[in-house]
Amino acid sequence: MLHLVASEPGQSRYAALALALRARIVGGEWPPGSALPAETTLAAEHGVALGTLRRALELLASQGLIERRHGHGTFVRSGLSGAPMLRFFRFGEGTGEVPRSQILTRQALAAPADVARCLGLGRGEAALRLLRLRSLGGQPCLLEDIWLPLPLFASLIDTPSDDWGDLLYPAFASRCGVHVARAEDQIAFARLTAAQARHLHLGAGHPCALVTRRAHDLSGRCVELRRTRGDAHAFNYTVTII
Amino acid sequence: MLHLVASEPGQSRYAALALALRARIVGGEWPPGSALPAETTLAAEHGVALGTLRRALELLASQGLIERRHGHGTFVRSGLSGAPMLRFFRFGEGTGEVPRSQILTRQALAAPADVARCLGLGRGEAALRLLRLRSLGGQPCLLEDIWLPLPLFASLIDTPSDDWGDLLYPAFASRCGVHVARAEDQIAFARLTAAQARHLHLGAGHPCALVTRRAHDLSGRCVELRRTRGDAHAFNYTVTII
DNA sequence: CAGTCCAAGTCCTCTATAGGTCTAGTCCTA
DNA sequence: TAGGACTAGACCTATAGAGGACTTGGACTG
Repeated sequence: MLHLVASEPGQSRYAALALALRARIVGGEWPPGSALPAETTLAAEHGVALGTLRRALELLASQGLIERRHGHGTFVRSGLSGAPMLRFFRFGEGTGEVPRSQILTRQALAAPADVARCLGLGRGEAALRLLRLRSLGGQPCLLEDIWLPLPLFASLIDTPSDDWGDLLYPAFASRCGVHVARAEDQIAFARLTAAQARHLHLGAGHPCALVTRRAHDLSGRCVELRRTRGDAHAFNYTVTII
Repeated sequence: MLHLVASEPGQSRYAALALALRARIVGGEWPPGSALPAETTLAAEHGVALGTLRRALELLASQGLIERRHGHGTFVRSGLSGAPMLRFFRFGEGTGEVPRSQILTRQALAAPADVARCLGLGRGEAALRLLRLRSLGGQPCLLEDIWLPLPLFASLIDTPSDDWGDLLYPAFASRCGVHVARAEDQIAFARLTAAQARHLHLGAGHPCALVTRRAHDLSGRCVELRRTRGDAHAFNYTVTII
């Protein structure tokens, strides 16, 4: 099968090729976790030189869509495994331990306006809302308010939440076929409501860090809106500027 | 002048070449802001193929050491111009306006232990401490506590701080020959002391965001330790995870 | 004097090829 | 059975060259 790329004027051939490959990946030709054909094969398929193909693959790798392993192959990334919230917080020793997870509530609701806009839902369309408490060493530390678009995540409504495991994204992948490829975290400062504080064993009005996450799948669609709250005094984050 | 690179086993030639070029830049052969020789010239100088040289330059560009301009040349980056703290905060309209800057105090002191360790100073060596208030639209918004290693920044002790301008890093470059190439910001939440709160027109104990910055010059030496405090409720930051 | 055109110099794209390095699995041997 | 050598297949490095795209400044033209 020959996939010739038509590079528009003003666009380099490797950029057009990268778009074509992205389309093939998003289209499901190579599912997440699987290997792409070898470089020489792909180059022949698209009718370009090896160097041009490598440029395109480097571009996709830098965008996090694929992953290259020397001597092994080129693989479609199977999504963010953890994307751990703990990167923002230090609790106690700060071992790499994954916090325990407990689903407090689970409801199918009409999405509020801001949630619907973010998830690309129409007015009044349904969404799944989860309230999730995460604990480290038996101590509650993070409270998560999660919204998921509903036709897509319907299979989460019935299955017992006990066997979802402590990480949500792998469960999204295995149970709903949704692979989270990218996420944006927006960090702000807030105060806990009385109800929120109770879950975290803190006082009402206690200062908290509020991390608002928008997670996107391979095609760029927003598939999760999550608001995580944790004690502001435990918050800590490092960013490098170049 | 021929600059042959001796690539050690296990190291690619372009990586060794990048290190050699970095050394020539750090050594002052091409000062910040100036242009490197043309690709073909550099390739001949180091006795490598054009493609190999380009790989090395791409590496240095990705590290922020140099900047490439199509059809124009390759330039040594003249350092972070602003590295604006406002990226963390939104005050009022959030126009791209540069906040006014006022130096409150300026002292040459023996550096405390943690500051000395960060700046690479010995026990009891001197450092310059600045207390700086930044205002937007006449409203104080950020309070900065800055430590600078002292033999290096001696020229800042005498010159009137009025004509340093509103941005510090350009002043570092023009007055002390220090070019800030990279910085790490560490973000946390804290509370204002009474003295700090007074400068910001807030109450004692008010929640604040605390941004601790370590700035490094071209050679990687830490040349500034800065602790910036601002109203936590104005804090806002976005990070993308891939 | 203003505007256009041109030319030199630079980085960028694309091709083609040869060899090296790394991984994972197979097969053989002790 | 355990361990090591071998090998196929993948990605990585390095080279050489031709042509394109972009920027700048100078020459030319009206």
